[in-house]
Amino acid sequence: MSKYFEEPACKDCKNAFSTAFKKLTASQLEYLANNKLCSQIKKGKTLYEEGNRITGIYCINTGILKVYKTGIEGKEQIIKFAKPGEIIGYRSVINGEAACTSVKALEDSTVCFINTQDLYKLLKENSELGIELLQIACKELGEANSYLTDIAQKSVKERLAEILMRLQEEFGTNKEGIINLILTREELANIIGTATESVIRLLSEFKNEGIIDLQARKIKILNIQKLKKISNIF
Amino acid sequence: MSKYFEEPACKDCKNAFSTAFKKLTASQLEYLANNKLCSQIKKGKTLYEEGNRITGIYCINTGILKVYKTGIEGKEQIIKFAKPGEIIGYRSVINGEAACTSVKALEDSTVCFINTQDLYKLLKENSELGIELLQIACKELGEANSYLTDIAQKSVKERLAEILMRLQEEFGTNKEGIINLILTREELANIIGTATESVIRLLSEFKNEGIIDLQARKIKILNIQKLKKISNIF
DNA sequence: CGCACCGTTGATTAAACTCAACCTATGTGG
DNA sequence: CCACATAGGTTGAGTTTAATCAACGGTGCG
Repeated sequence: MSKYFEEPACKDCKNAFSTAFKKLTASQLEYLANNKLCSQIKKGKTLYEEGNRITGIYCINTGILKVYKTGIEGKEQIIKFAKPGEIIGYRSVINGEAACTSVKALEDSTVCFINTQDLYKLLKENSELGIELLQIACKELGEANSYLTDIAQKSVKERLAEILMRLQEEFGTNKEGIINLILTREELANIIGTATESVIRLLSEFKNEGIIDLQARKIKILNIQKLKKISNIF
Repeated sequence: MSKYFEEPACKDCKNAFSTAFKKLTASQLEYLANNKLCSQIKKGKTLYEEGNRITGIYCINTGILKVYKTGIEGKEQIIKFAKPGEIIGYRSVINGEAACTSVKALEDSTVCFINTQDLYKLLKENSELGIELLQIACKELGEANSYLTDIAQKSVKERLAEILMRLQEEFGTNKEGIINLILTREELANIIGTATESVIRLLSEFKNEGIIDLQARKIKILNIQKLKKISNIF
């Protein structure tokens, strides 16, 4: 856990706040800015852990974090990634439950913390905020449901192909066409719910077929049509 | 699709409305009662289908419906069941998207329909309603995430054991101890994401080990401790 | 330097799917 | 009333997929 400290970066929060808080009034935004706490999470550090109580929500300012559950024998299941402008932890806060996921930084990140009382104050004042949060939750719910169907029905190969495309869509590519998210083979396996070795074998199969290019952890999609076909998405 | 008609049963809606609408004022509740439409869905009939636009949400009055997605080659993935007092369809309405699931009645059911405009009117008037809906969405999201982890990491046997316990907890048992939800083997398979034959083999294995009792589709749990152990829940 | 961690490959095993056949109950139309 | 069709349930055999186990190479860091 890292300690909180004032962060000048909060000035440009309007960027990050474009998502959940965009319907707040100027004074509400100011209230928020005055009452939130910013903190830095170094790469590899944990923001919070499954089972712990969290006392507010986090809005990602910079960086990327992974949100995961710990299953059988400590195996991670990655639920989603959190990017700038997104909020995490709201599920537990809204339901008054302990966190049901852990969150770890994949890159050096900065996050803003809004405590439960402040969030509820704003929620009661401004029904638009509730609707915004509801929309976010519903979006995640829809994604979770389709992903559930995928895992239940598709093969590992199909899922890997799909995830590569999803990652490219979600994080984009750099000038060289490399997907802007660096994951270990194990993390890839923990997204699609398979063994690390299976990911390795399939990745090199894709590479041999000219579908992707691999340089260590950097992945570049060469033939998205083939990937789409393999993934069974229409 | 069945046609709408006035239903006297709406008087006792306070029962069903205990969940999502409990924070409405008397006049808001009256508005709701005056503007909703009730309809009957016969067993086996579809309320709405994936991909269709729905113009409001449904609140279940009586009966049980299954909510499912259609995956590869038409195979159903059951996402959840909807019981009296629960609402469905809100995800699509809130996100302004087409339905991402289909809903079919497992028993003769009655449902109340609240159109999008009326829902939004109430949402804007009463921020508590938004919070209630948010709580419902967050609860479902938490369930979806843990189920995702289960499907990704557990064996079919573990999942079947878990589902049997979940169904008993969710629907209860009758005086003979039989779970109050009758499903075909195929439907059970479509919850846990496996083949019908696998469910059949595992059910008879459980029966042979004295863990459950089977009479056609009626299932009775005899030894919940063993089930819990098999399912790897602690 | 040596320890961790990650990635890779091969061999083996186990889980679960698929396919096929057959059985039963139920309902339907002639 | 019977013949037939339909849907669901069951069982066995064979196959496929993916997990597991084991060994080893590379890389980076304290």
